[in-house]
Amino acid sequence: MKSVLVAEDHAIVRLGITAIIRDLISQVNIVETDNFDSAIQLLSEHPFELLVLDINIPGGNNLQMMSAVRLRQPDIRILIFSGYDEQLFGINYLQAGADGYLVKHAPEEEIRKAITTMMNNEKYLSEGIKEQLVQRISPHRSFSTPANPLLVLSGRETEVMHLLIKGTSVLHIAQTLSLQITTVSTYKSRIFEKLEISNIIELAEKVKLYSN
Amino acid sequence: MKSVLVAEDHAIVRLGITAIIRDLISQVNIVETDNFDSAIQLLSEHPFELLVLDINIPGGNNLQMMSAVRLRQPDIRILIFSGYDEQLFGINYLQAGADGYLVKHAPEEEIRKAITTMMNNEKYLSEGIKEQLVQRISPHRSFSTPANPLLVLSGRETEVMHLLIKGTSVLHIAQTLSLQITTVSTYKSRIFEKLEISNIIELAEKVKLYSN
DNA sequence: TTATTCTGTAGTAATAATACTACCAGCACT
DNA sequence: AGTGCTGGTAGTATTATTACTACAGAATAA
Repeated sequence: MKSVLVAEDHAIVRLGITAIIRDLISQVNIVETDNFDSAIQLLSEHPFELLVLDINIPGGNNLQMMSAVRLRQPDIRILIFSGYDEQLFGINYLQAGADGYLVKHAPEEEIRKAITTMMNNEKYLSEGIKEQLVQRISPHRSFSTPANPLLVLSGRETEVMHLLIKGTSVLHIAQTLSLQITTVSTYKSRIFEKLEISNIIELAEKVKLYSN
Repeated sequence: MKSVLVAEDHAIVRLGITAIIRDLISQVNIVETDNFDSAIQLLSEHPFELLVLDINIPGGNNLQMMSAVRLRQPDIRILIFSGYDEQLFGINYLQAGADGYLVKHAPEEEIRKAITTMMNNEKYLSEGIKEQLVQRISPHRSFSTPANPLLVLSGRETEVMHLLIKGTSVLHIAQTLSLQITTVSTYKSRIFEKLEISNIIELAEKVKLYSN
């Protein structure tokens, strides 16, 4: 009997995922949780084949989640399930050890495909993510395809950026990520510099513009 | 046989809602759509008891959705289903004619309760929304809640607000308007207080939402 | 394989922004 | 004719944020 852990804080989304998984796999044991700490707890206690993980889950929300999971279960398949804004995050999570990446607004067919693929021990990437991957390895692009400027941000920078466009203060970001305030400030400066902008409004606009 | 229309663009969320509804009502016909235009189309063609409507649905996203729906089916129950950020606008939708309001991150029990209540022809408000309602009638302002919260801003405040959402710094605004920095800061605080927000991002969102 | 750039991190010193308080002039009721 | 609130303005003291600098390890280019 296969076991799947669904770590996602929105109850309806959990319901939806659960429905799909049950439909795809006849004999399956699904465990749900709405926060990262208890997810880790569960991972230490029981083996799972697949972890469906919401980036924005309370207690998580950073790249370290990957190693925290792998520490408990090195062979588990991790399917990142991200909200609208975090699309840009995908690559960084894959680099950090995830096996698949899915956006919440994906059509049902894609979700099914992702889950079956993952349960088959293969990696799953959406078309959009694949494209980003290509862009990232060949940054020197021609004039015809404008590169996505958001891709020049490093993993940590992207994390900070993501929090910034939610209106989070530098202080709060520092606390969330357990960094010094000045460190976060440095990231912020680098983000602004790389994106050639000078305030949060422009950041929000740029992100909106390039993230779908 | 009861009929329900689910207008929501995220497939998983639709799945979740559908699962709950099917579980609650044995004999039910559920129709799904992922954009507002086709929702309207469907409403013109078939009668429904209940409409579950995502605020952020493509083609919609404004208060006029309420009258557009009522025009087709005056007696339908409308349950607004909103994402995290839009919480603040719940009241406005209720005033505009919705019968219930639910946030996407509500726990499963609440969702079930909302749907049963609504199918019973009663209105459903979450605790949070009720609280907002109370707050809105008790404080120092008259009962008539302006449909557009931006209207509570004074002239000078509005001027400052416009500059703020362009990303202008407090210092620069002070220079532009020939005011002391602290004066501008006071305006900024008053704006935030009146609009019940706490950062520029939220300001930008609120202004965008209410200014077209 | 070395030189160079990029990333993650942080400190010190300076600058920007905020909280809190205040004051006066209208206006709206009483 | 007084009481109370809103609107326009600002000061002081405190906090938050930035600028500039630094440094080590990773990644990459030469």
